[in-house]
Amino acid sequence: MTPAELSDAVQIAVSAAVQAGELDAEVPREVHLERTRTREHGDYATNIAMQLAKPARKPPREVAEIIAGHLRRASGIEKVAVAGPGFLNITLDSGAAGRLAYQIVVAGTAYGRSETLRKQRINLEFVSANPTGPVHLGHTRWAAVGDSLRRILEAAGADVASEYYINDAGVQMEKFANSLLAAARGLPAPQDGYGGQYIADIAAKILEAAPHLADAPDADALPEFRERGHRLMLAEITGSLEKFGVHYDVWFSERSLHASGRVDEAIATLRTQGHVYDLDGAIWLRTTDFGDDKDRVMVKADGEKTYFAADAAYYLDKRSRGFDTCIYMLGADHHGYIGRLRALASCAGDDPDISVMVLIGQLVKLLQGGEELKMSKRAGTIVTLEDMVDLVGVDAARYTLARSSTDSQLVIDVEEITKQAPENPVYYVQYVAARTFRVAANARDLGIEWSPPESFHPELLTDDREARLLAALGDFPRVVASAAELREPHRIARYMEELAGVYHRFYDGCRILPRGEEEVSDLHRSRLWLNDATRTVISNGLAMLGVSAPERM
RNA sequence: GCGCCUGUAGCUCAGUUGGAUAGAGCGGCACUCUUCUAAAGUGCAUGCCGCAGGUUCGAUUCCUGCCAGGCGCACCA
Repeated sequence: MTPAELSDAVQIAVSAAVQAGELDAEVPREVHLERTRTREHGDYATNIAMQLAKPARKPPREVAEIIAGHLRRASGIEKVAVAGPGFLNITLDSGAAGRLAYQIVVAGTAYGRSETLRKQRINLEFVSANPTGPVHLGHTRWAAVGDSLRRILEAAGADVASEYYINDAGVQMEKFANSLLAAARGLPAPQDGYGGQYIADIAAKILEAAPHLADAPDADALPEFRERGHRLMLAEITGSLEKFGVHYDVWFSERSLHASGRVDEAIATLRTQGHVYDLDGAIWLRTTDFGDDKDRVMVKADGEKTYFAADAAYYLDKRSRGFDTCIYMLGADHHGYIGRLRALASCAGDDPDISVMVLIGQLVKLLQGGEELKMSKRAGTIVTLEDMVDLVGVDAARYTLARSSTDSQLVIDVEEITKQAPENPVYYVQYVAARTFRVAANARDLGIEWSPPESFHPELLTDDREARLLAALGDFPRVVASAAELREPHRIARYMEELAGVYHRFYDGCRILPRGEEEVSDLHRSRLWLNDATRTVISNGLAMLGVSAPERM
C-alpha cells in the first residue's frame, strides 16, 4: 500500500463519517500523512482530526475516534490508534505494506517519476559563466544543483530544456583578449585584466596553433586572440561540465542576439508595449511600473546596448520558443536581478509569477587554514570545478554541492576536502547500492530463485525494521514531487541519507540470505524483494543527483 | 539608509500547508564481525532552535522589532 492509497483511505473514512452524520465538516481535498518517527506511533500518522476539530466543533480526540472507527474497516490497515492531542496513528497490515516492494520492483526506473508537472515547458538556465576563465567552485555548485534540478523536473513530468548563456559580447571579452595578448608578449596582465596561469596556458596554445601571431602587430593579433581564446575557453568549460555529468540542451550565445538584430527587436517590441522611453540620450525601460527599484537603461547615451538589453532579448527569445517558465539560477551577488527580470516579464505582458523564477543561491565560501579564500578570476586564486573533481571525484563533488539548500552558504575547507572524502555522506548512500547489489549477486550464486511474483510473501515482512524500510521506500515519489515543485534538489539527497540509514539497520537486523546449511525460505525470498526495491529507489535517487550507484565499493 | 539570504549539537547542515520526546553525517567516549561488504550497526554525551514580543489549544516553523554574519543597491559586465 502506498502513502497515496492510504491517504485516499483516510479521506474515504472521513466522508463516511460525514455521511453517517457523525461529523459535520467538509471533506478535505488532501490528507496530510507523515511517516512516524518511532514505530510505537505506527507506520503513518495524520493530523486530520485536529484540522477538522474546529469546523466540526468537536474536541480533536473525539473527531479522531470517529474517523478511526471508519478507518479500521478499510482493508490493509491493521491498527488505528488515537494518540496525543488527536493524532491518528496508523499501522498497516504487513501484507498490504509489503506489496509496495513488489510495486517498486515492477516499476523499476519509473518508480518516483510522476506527472506532477506534466505539460509544463521549463527553460532552466544555470552556470552561464563568462567564457573568460575556467568554471570555478561557485559555478560548480550551480552545475551540480542545476543539472540535478533538470533531472528532477523531468522526473516530475516537466518538459525541460537546460541552457547555458554565453556572455561572449561586451568588454569582458576585450579584457580577456588583452590579457591573452599581454601574456603572449610576456608582459604582465593589464590593469583590470585577467591573471592566473590559465591565461598564460591559453596564450601559449594560441601561439602554438598560430605562430605568426607572435610577430603580428597588436591591432591584427588582438581579434585573433579574442576569437581563438574564446573558442579554447569555451571548449574547456564544455569539457569540464561534460566530465561533471552536466548536459546542456542549448548553448546560447549573447553575440547571436546582437548579430541577428534581436536586441533591437526586443527594444522595439517593448516600446510598442508602452514601457520604453528616452531620457538624456539614453533609452530606458520603465521597470518601476512593475516594482523594480529604478528604471533600467537599455541603450546608453553613447549608443552602446547594455547587458540588460540583451537580457531582455534573451528572455523574449525564450518565451518565443514556447517556454512557460524561465528559471534563472543566479548567485547571491545577482539577487538585485530579481526585480528587473520580473518587471521585464511584466513589461512584456507576462505574469512573472508564472513565467519567471529566479533561484538565488548563496555563495560557496572557501576556507584555507581558517582564512577565507576569495574566488576571483582576476586574482588568479581560483579553485575550479576541475580542482574539486581531482580532489574528491565527480560523485562526491556533486553530492556535496547538491545536498544543502542553496539558501545557505556553503563552507568548504579546501584542506578538508580530501581528508573528509571517505566520510562524505555520499558513501553512506552509495554503500547501500553496493550492498544491495552484492546481496542479490550472492543470492544468485546460492541458486536462490526469487523473481517470480509468487515467491514474494509480503505478509512475512513483519519485523519493525522491515516496516520502517517499506514506509521509507514509499515516501520516494512524494519526495521527488516536492523537490520538483519547490525546485530543491537537496531534498532528494537528504531523503536518501535517511533511507540509507533505514536500510543499513534492516540489513543489520534482518538476515536476508540463509546462513550455512539453512534452507531457503519464503522469508529469505521476500526479503530479497525488499532488497531489490531498495536498490531500485537508491539508484533512481542517485541518478537524479547525477551520482553513480556502484556495484561494489 | 534600503533590499535579499542566513543564525538549530564541538563542526558541516536537514527540519514545505504550525503538532507528539528537535534530527543526520562528521568529530568524542564505550561496545558489536568464524556466517549476506564493519565505508555498517548499537549505546552514551553535547542544544536558552540568535534575542524579545505577538498570534495559537500548540511556534524551530507564522507576524513584528532588535542583534549578528554574508551579498547587493551603475548610462559595469
